[in-house]
Amino acid sequence: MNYSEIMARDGADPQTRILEAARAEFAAYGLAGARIDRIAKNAQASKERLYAYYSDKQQLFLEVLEVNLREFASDAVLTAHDVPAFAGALFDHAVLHGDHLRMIDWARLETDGTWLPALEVMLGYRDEQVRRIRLAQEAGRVDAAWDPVQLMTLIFGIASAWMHEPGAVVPRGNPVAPAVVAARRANVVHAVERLIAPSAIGPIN
Amino acid sequence: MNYSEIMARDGADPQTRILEAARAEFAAYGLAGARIDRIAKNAQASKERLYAYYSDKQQLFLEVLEVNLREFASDAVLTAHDVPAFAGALFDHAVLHGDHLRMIDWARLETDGTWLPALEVMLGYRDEQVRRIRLAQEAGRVDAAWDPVQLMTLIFGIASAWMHEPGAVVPRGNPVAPAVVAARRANVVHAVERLIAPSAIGPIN
DNA sequence: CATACAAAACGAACTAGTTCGTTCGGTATG
DNA sequence: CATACCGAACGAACTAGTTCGTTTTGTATG
Repeated sequence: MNYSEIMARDGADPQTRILEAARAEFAAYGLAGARIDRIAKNAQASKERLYAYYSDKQQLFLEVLEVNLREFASDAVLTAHDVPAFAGALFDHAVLHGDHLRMIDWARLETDGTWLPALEVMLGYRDEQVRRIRLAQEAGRVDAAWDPVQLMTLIFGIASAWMHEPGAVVPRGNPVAPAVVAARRANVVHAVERLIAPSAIGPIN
Repeated sequence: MNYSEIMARDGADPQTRILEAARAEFAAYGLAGARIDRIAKNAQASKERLYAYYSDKQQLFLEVLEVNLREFASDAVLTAHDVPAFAGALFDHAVLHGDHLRMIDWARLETDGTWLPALEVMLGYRDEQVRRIRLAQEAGRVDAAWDPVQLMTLIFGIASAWMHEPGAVVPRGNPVAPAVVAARRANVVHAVERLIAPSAIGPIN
């Protein structure tokens, strides 16, 4: 029982219920695999209402994507120059809201770049984090040899490594043991600590 | 003009042409988005032949996936204890054969774990690389504090960070400049160098 | 070389099922 | 009454998979 299902069940606007049901549906099946009838049914709403609020399937998908990205951007932020902690927060968010990562993957795979309004959210978020990495470099907590954009992307890749791993299938079937998750998190944080350690080896380029 | 298109065009078995057309189709559109008619057309073959060789859409998808994974497994291998070079090879393969990465992502998102034969290929590959990482640790070239499986996954995440980055859309539209790719590669290799440096900070757990 | 034959392949039509998006009658609520 | 909503049905387009008659290709035989 996740947040979306709770929101979709009890007494909220039909529009909200539809959006929440669409979140679960699109995250699970993607744009091509999602079924409008299933969204309406799970939202306990009629298709007539769905199309009264959203023009078509793709627009609803983009709406869901943007909501997800906004939540993501407001959740995992770099604070107080603590870059390893930021990586840990990214990891936690990915574990807790795996749907957000899935939606990003769906969008990357299924769209031909026509999700600009949602992408803007993500780019703005990234630029802000990059800015803070730069501050951390000036404060001497991150090796100045790194290009901040490159480092940011690497941190993203590290934090989401376990979600993009080929064997990461059947997420609903068998949940990962908490102890295993904790070990992965520790390794992620530690990896970033090693990455940013000032003058560990030398300049990059 | 990639390898698949070349194979699919000139005089090869219809079965081979179909498989190669299916590779391009599934990598581009996934299982749900792929169109059987389009595969047959691009293979210059008939649907009757397609269903003579492959039982149904999903089986063809899994066939394509397995072929991709085998190529991947035979291409990017860890040799001579040189783990950073291995990361570079992974990155190169991801750049050159982006379709392989896309297929893995499609399979992870679109299947409910029923792609075991193909997954076995990947798990066997991973175990072999993990074994070699362990050897590199015994040789003192990789910090022994790392759990090899954890490290392997982190290296994967780092090497494919730029492909899984949210902004990595429209791959066919605007190709990335070679200089940019080279810079990313250098950063990937350097990141792994920092990761594995013996006793850089201390034990992990 | 010419004929006969079988397997492989093609092409086009067809079936059966799915799915998006629309429409419409009915109900409640303000 | 008007608005919001539901449930059910509808239509049109699409799609996986099948069928079937025809054509090509390879091979064996006389």
